[in-house]
Amino acid sequence: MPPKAKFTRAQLQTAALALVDRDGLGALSMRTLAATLGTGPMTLYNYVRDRGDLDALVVEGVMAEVKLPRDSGEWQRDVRAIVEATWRTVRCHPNVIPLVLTRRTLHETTLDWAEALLRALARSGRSGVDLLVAFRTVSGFVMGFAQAQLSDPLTPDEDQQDVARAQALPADRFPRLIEIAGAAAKLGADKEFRAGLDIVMAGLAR
Amino acid sequence: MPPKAKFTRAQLQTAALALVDRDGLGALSMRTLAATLGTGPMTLYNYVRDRGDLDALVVEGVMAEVKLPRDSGEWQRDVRAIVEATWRTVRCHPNVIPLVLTRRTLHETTLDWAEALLRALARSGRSGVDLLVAFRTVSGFVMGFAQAQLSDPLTPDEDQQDVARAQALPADRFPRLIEIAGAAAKLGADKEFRAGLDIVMAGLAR
DNA sequence: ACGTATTACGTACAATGTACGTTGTCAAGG
DNA sequence: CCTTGACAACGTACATTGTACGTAATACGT
Repeated sequence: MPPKAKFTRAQLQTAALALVDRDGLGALSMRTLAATLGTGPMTLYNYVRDRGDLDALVVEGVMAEVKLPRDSGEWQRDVRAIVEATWRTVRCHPNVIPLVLTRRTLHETTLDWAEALLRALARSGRSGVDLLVAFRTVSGFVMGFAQAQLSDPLTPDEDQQDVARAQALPADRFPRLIEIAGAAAKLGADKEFRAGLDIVMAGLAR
Repeated sequence: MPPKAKFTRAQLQTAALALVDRDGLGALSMRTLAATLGTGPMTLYNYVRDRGDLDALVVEGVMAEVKLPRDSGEWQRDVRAIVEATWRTVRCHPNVIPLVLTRRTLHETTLDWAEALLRALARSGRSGVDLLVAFRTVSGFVMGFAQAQLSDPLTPDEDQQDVARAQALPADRFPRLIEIAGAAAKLGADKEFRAGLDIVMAGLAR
């Protein structure tokens, strides 16, 4: 019965993700996305329930890019691999991080990700509430750290402007902040994240 | 010269925060806030640069409610106290969490908070990049965990609807997720958060 | 008393999400 | 083959958003 669908949900997904990657979250609207696809805004509603569903689509698109590793037997290696893989793809789409943090999605890609992390954590002997706590700690760490790192006004690795602004604030009140401001530029973002992960992993291993 | 200011930034702040607490983030707009204050939208621009500044004002209002503890000499006790105090106030304003995660602010309340956490962490012997990593790990954990806990579709402590939805998903593909779904209801949110903090603290203490 | 800077507020416009209606297109039943 | 009905594409229209701009009122320094 259908007169042939002109697009696909997957097409909307990649187009929306590309648009957000290039122009930021604020540039994603029904009209702009429809324009990039060469159609009107209302056409999109055949593939998406509402605007919120479009956001979920973008989140799902990012989560789908996470390459979940094979089970290696060593749970610590697996957890590290999952977390680092997540961080790598999230780092490729920094504009989407607020969405990933905020939008709750029950799509299978997100569920697969959660289940994989849970499976690895369960192999440390945890179950029930302990497993829940470990899961939330790790997943909260990934997104929280990534967001903190990529939106921290005091430590934007590329922007020297804000570093100068950090140096400008009263040194008697915020000595540690000033000390920190320079440290981020020295260490790379990758090493920085891995060092944070070391802390969490040490806590999990105890 | 001024014809008597009708309002204050602080008044906008408390009104906006109350509005967000009651009706959610989406209910905060220039017009709705102006309406609660009994005036027009444009009046607000005398106290706020633009809409983004209003968001920052709300974030700042929440951060100001965090009661930072006195230095006790034991850095672990201080870090715990700061983190738990943060979580307590954030828990009172769950709708603001996405904003706190997203909006970067350089206001003194946020800077005071950061400096206090840095001071406590520095007393563990860390400095430079180690201090930076520890800071981001802890601060990322707080917000990431809180957001994960309060917006997780699988474990909303009060809403039995979503728990049922979790039980409905295929048990052969997501066994751990189903196991977890029930665990959140058993443990309270407080205990859950504190258990997560235990993990991070153990990692910091190593 | 007067000028001037600053606030309060109304008007107006562009952009957004989307409810609704119309039109076109396919696939199956007579 | 023709009809019919379900679904997709798309246009129109409206409410709501942020805010640029202009006008009127106010309170102080001189």
